[in-house]
Amino acid sequence: MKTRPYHHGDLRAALLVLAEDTLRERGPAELSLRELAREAGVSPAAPSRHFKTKQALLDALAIEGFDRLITVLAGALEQTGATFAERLSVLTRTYVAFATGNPALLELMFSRKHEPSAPAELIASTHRLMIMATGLLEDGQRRGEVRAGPMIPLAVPLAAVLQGMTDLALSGGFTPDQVELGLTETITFILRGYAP
Amino acid sequence: MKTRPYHHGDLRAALLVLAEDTLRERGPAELSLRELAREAGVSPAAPSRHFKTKQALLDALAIEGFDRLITVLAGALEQTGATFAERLSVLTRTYVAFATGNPALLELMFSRKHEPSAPAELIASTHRLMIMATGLLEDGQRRGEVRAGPMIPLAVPLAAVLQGMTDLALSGGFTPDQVELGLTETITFILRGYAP
DNA sequence: TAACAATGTAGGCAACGCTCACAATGTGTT
DNA sequence: AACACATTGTGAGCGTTGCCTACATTGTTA
Repeated sequence: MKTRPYHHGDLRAALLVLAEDTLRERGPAELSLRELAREAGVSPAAPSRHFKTKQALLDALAIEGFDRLITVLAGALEQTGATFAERLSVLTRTYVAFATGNPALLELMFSRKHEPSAPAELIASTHRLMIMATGLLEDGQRRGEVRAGPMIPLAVPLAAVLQGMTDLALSGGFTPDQVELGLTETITFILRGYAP
Repeated sequence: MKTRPYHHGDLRAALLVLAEDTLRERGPAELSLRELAREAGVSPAAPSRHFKTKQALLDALAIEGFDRLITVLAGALEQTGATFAERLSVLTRTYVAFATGNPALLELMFSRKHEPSAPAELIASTHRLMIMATGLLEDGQRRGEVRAGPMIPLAVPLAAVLQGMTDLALSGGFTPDQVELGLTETITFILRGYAP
């Protein structure tokens, strides 16, 4: 008779996978460390070895989400043309697609990053995202497709539109069809807004 | 010796006020019905007479928030000029000001409205907000300041920008100063985007 | 192989949301 | 004025949770 080994093997990874499942299906509020432990077939106190608090687990999940998002965005940008119009369109659509594909994850990623207690790595992740956006704009300026001006204020509208589009896609009063329609409109909207 | 009366008087209202205080100071996750009961000087089970579940209390708080927001926006629009540029600017600034003034409330208002279990009144509130936005745009179209086109896709960018700006103001990687700078930029950005 | 770090278990504490039976208070009817 | 009834609060308790501490087991390394 095979008995379960004393050590799990890779509890940390297993917890993250299980956590994302229940996060996707039932939201972050329903996530319980004890329940995760049960599903992983481990004692209630075991998860604390890997995540000191529940918040630490959520933070880890959010960081993982940022990594995936950034990878997806970078990959999409690599396979597209050089014009600002194209790159902006791809970035926006990819971003929104990721958001609709991982709604709970995205909500988690952005819901807590403002807390002072947020780990440095989480804050760094949002900066990486911001750098992608400003990089795109600077490139557009060099190509003459984006009007001149200091970067920070110029980046705000783009960040706002991206953030806002995901909110609408996830939780706004719009259907997915309406979002898709609005997305095209929004992209031309942004392009007009940034045109010199 | 004056003894506390058996009935509170207006427990429901008192709970809402207390709830908003702790919401503002410690966020929705830290809100505890039992603690509210303690602060109101009432037994732990008493709040359930007015809010069957904790979620019901949060919903009530969100609805109240929408009412206040809509009132503030309508008031601001009444005291401004008739041009689309002016009205849009006032709407955006007022919206963002409300958001920065009531960050936790706003987060609550928009964090849960997508749940299928959201009460009808909450959903209706978001529609009222949307109607204000589309009304502004239709007015702009009539004045020739907004390009023609069907309303729904046209409204998406505006809704996205408003929503996104509040996110940035509350939780984004921007300081309040940067948001203020970016706000001006964003308004001209929107105007360019909507121009015929 | 012996010390040590890492990882799991067992048990328990305080707090929470929620429910139920019951008590006190207000309201409307006769 | 007295009664019935709905409203609103109480008291006790159930099951669950996050987290803590002490201890057991396993893996690693000197």
